[in-house]
Amino acid sequence: MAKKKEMGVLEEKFSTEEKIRRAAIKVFQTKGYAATRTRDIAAEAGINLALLNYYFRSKEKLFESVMLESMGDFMQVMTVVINQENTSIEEKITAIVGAYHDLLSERPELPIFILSELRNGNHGVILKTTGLKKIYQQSFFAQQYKLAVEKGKFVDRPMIWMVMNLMGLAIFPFMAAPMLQIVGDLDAKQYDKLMKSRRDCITNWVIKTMKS
Amino acid sequence: MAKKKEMGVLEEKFSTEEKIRRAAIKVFQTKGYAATRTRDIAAEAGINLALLNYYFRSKEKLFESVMLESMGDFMQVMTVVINQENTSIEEKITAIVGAYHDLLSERPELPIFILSELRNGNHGVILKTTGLKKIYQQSFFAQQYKLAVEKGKFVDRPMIWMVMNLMGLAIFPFMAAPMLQIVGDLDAKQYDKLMKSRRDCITNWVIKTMKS
DNA sequence: TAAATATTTAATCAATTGATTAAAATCATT
DNA sequence: AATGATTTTAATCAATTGATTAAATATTTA
Repeated sequence: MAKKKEMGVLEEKFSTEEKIRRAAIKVFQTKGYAATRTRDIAAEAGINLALLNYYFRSKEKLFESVMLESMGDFMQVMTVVINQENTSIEEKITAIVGAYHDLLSERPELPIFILSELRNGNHGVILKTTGLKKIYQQSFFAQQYKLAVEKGKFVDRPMIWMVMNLMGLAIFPFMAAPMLQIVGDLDAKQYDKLMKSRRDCITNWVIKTMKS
Repeated sequence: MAKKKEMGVLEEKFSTEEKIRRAAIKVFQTKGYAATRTRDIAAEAGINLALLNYYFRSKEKLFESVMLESMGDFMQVMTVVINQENTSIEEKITAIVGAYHDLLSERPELPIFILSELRNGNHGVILKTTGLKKIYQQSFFAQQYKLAVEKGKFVDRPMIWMVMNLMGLAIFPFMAAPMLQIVGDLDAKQYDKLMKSRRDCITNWVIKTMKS
């Protein structure tokens, strides 16, 4: 009788708090903060509305929690890679492109969710608390990049140029998928296939952009 | 005595309807549909709330109007260029990159506004009514591209690849500016300068991506 | 088992928000 | 100026929404 309760097979696999959190991620990311009703989250989680305020104090608090986690998921793709000491720049880029491909295939709404909530600075405090700047500029990757520039391998430009190109080429097609699918006259499956082909090109492309 | 009224010097330069429209563009684009209060728009326009519903029937109707115009502004950058018959592919890309640079320097929120409102398909009907597909695939640019591929100038890939790379390189840095500024440790002015430098590189980069 | 603690529910509140209404003000026409 | 149409305003409504409360149920502890 020590344990709480024999969990049901499916719907009770997660604790109430975890159910709310998962539902919140889903609803916040697809509808955005302002369009999300706490009742939608409660319904999605299959719990009473009051429970949401029992576990998290408010909609805003719950959102902050979800947002921080989402930002973490998004940034981790980079942070995991950029401090490896035994891989080349090319290998790092390939790893980052692959990781974004995997992440955004599962959660294509992630970048727009983050950027659209960030835009007016309502929740923007979050960004400054994550110490992004240090993570990038003090990384092993930053040293590698500097060295490559010194050796004349790359044009002498701030590293952020490469980050822009890498992200633009790897992430933007996921963000603009609803539009690009129509323009390119592709269904979801064809678009997937296209993105998979691109994946293998992006590393070379990024390298090329740094050479000219 | 034929004319309506001698307009005031500044604040009455525009008709009431125009004032509401301009205020709506501003508020909708910075806060998004759901976070926008019709009262905010009325206040921004300096008019009574009821007037908003007098000129436009509802918030949704006003939004549709703003959204259609915004989509138009965003697409026009391309549509203006892609049917020119006496410019090269390189010149067209340069023109598009320049036009996006000008547009997004003035209105950096535009892409995220469009994509974030499009994401859940609530207002998505709009997209399908614009005949995007035809505009692109029946353009002179499409013929030029096809020819370049036949001549072996570009790798044989659907034109949408180029559109993705062009937009990713030219537009994404504007969308992610709040994040990239922190990562790159740049203030707004430095970021502007950086973007201006990039502008002159993007055409070459895009061409390169199509050659390998 | 009994008491104490933690979790869950139904009902309700107060504030916000999109929209309407009826009256007032302005403008155009004669 | 008198009349009619258009534009503007203040007041208000009904629905939604985030949050709370007090009671009920379940779980842990003594």
